[in-house]
Parts: sequence; C-alpha cells; structure tokens
Amino acid sequence: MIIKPTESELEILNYLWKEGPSTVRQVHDFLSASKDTGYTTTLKLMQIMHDKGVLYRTENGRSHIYVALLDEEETQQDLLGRFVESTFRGSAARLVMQALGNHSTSQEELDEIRELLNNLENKK
Amino acid sequence: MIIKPTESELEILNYLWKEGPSTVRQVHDFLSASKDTGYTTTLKLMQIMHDKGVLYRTENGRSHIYVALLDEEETQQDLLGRFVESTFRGSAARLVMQALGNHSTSQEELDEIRELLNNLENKK
DNA sequence: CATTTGATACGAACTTAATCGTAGGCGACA
DNA sequence: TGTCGCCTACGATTAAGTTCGTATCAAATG
Repeated sequence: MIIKPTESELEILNYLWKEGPSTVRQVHDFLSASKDTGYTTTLKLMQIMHDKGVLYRTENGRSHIYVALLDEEETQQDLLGRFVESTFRGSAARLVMQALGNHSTSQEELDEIRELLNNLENKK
Repeated sequence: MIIKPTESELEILNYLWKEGPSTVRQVHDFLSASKDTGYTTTLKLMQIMHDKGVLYRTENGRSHIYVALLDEEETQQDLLGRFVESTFRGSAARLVMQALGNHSTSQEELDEIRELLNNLENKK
C-alpha cells in the first residue's frame, strides 16, 4: 500500500503495531498519557483511518477492535525513503552518521550495526 | 532556533544551503525543473519564510537576494530526532539498520561509517 | 423501570500549508 | 514616450489534518 500516514495516524499505528488489536479506549488511554487530547478525537481519527483502509475493525459487543492493515517495516521503509530524500538530499550515509553521532546508542546496537556493515561489504 | 520547516520550505532551504544566497528566480527555476509549480507560489513561500525569520533578504535592484538563517546541520539534527521518535519509536539503531539495509551505499561511505563506529566505541 | 455509564456517529469549526490570480511598479529598449 | 518583461505584494481559495460538541444508543446498575 502506498499511503503516507499523518503524524497522528502514526502514533496510533505505533501503538497497534506494538500492542496488537486494540479498542479506541486502549489507544486513547495510552496516547492521552503523553498528550492532551479528547477521547472523541482519537475515535474520529481511527474512524477516518478505517475509512481510508488503514485500519480493519471488528465488532466486539458495543465497541470495536482495530487492527493495523499497514505493515510496520514496509511503512517505516517508505517513510525513511521520503525522509532521506527531503532532509538529507538522498544520502542515507549522511543520515546514518548523524543518527549515530548524536544519539546514545548501546554497545549491543553498535555491534549489530558493525555486523550489518560486514554483511553488506561481503555482498559486493 | 526551534522551527520545524514544512516540506516545501525544506526544498527551498536545501537549495539555499547548497547554492548560497539566491533570488526567487534562481530557486524557482531549480524547483520547477522537478515540480510543477508557479513562480508566485515559490515567491509567496519565500516571503512567508522571511516573515517567520527563516530567511534573511537584502535588496538587489528590483529583486531580493535570500539567505537561509537556519543552520543546515542543526536543522537536520532536529528533524532527525523527531523522525526517529515518531517513526522508529526512538530507536536510532533500528533506523540506521533499515537505512543501510535498503539503500545503496558506496564503499567509501561504508568505510566512513565503520570509522565512526570505531570512534564511538573508543569513547566508551 | 429509570438512571448512569460508556460506546459510536457525525457534522462543524479551526488551523496550517500550499497555490495562484491580479495588481502595481520599475527599468530596458524600440 | 510607450510598451513589454520581470519583479514584489497580497488577498482569496483550496485542501488536509485535527479537534471537539452533540446526538444517540445500549448495557449495566440501583
């Protein structure tokens, strides 16, 4: 699917990707912990996402249970591509350098990245 | 400065960062090569950016010369931080892995990244 | 049975970004 | 001098995203 989720939609997707099928209530309770927003706002957003085909939903008593229809990795890949293009003029390497240089990254993660580098070089 | 440039503003900033002080005409000629947009649209955007304090401008005969007031690296860093947060739930490492895995990156760039990894590990 | 609680539906308002049409001005040049 | 071309200014419009109030319904509760 070639849909670019909005900022708010992404927050909802992130929750659904992490927690799996959920009700509006669950999503809202989570979001409202870090954001001042009304219940009907979250509800409306999820209804719109359902209309767009971004979420699937199924009846559950008097409420609904929502599921993300976008694939997490695929969506991140798409957004990443756009981001590299618009912000780093297409240079993924520059982005990586800035990301590594300015965020605290654990030893384990650094090891994983080194591993990945090795694999990439072997393929050439 | 703590301003988040819009998509269109970023296109203009990218040009100014790369090419230095420029007129609306120059920016527009560049942008319109890859994008179907009217001259007054580019003009208006740059006027708005000037109002916001994102661009400085100086008279030059009957036209203006614009200069970016946002620092390139600082802006990229800020946008990157937001992006990691919203799209990768804060994990810079995951972003890096996806960026390296799915974009073609040259040997030179990979070497640079390895170098950076070494430096980071030495610091610990 | 009446009331309270909690859910969906939906329209309307607001905000921000982007686009463009039109007006006005100034210099070049025939 | 008159007209043409290129520039800025600016209002109006459109589109998209977000927010929320209100209506409505159904289940649970007393």
